[in-house]
Amino acid sequence: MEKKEMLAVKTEDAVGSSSFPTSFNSSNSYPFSSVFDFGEVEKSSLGFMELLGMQEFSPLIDLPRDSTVASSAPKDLSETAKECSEVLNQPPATPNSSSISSASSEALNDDQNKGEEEEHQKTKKLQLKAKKTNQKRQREPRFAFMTKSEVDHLEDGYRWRKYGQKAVKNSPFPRSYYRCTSVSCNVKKRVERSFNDPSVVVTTYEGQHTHPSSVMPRSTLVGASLPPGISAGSATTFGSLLPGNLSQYQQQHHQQQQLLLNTLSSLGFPYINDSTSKNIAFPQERRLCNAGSTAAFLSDNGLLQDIVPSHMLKEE
DNA sequence: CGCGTTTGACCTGCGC
DNA sequence: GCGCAGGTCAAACGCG
Repeated sequence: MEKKEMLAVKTEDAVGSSSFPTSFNSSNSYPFSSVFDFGEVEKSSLGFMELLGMQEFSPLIDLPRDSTVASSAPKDLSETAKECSEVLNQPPATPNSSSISSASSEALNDDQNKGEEEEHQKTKKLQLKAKKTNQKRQREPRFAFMTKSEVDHLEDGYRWRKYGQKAVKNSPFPRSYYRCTSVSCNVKKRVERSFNDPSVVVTTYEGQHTHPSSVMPRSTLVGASLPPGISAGSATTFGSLLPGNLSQYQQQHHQQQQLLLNTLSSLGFPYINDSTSKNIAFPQERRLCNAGSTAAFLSDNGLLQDIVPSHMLKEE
């Protein structure tokens, strides 16, 4: 079984905080990666993780380049800022359906094909232009996971179709683009390896599934739903271990999942049930700090409380 | 044959 | 306007 571990971090609450504690022990191999909800991040907050020195959390944490955190390139910052500030509730557009069905016109002769192709491209360009002029390109909320895994494409309970791969600047690892294969589901995800730590896979989900998981049965572990792009199946994948009769590693794995779920809960995903999390605790030095906390964040009596620095709790 | 991957071309947005 | 980098398309290909 491959090793997949994760940690969730809410991003938006850290805006403006300059008191990010660095007590997180970076010398060990704290087996968490991270979750970032790009969709909620204000442009003005984008620098926060940089400010926080997120990489101190763990050697495993290497924020995706497009998340701007680990990048020093100003352009990346602005790009993500733009992405994050453009989060809108977009109706499930189906820009892909045309392209999928457009490949089956073999009955026509070459001339006709060429003509139609040109026509099609013209139409497409016009449509894109119209789109562009009418409204800025809209993006679904994004959710990024950093997962320590040997395989790039993590099983998350949904079926994905790869539609592209690009070399990433300043990274020897390409970025792969996937789209949910379900009809009318426009969820996408990007998968890339961390430049700093090749063992870490950065998976960025975009959009919300409009259908249940198609591969794996729903997780029975915590009875929790998961955030956009994350299926119940992913819960089983990321930590499909049931409580009780667990090895140390399994328990650790389970704890990580609980942490994830609780953090997701704190992120404002209403479907997270954190009732199972209260018995889990982490050593003080392992606290993950989230500068500036919401009430919801702090009111969580589960793991999140454990990873919130004490001074922040006082602040509330 | 259906489905998924590969890959080069193309589009888009941004900085200079 | 140009160049660059990210993102997407779609034909070709591979596999079961």
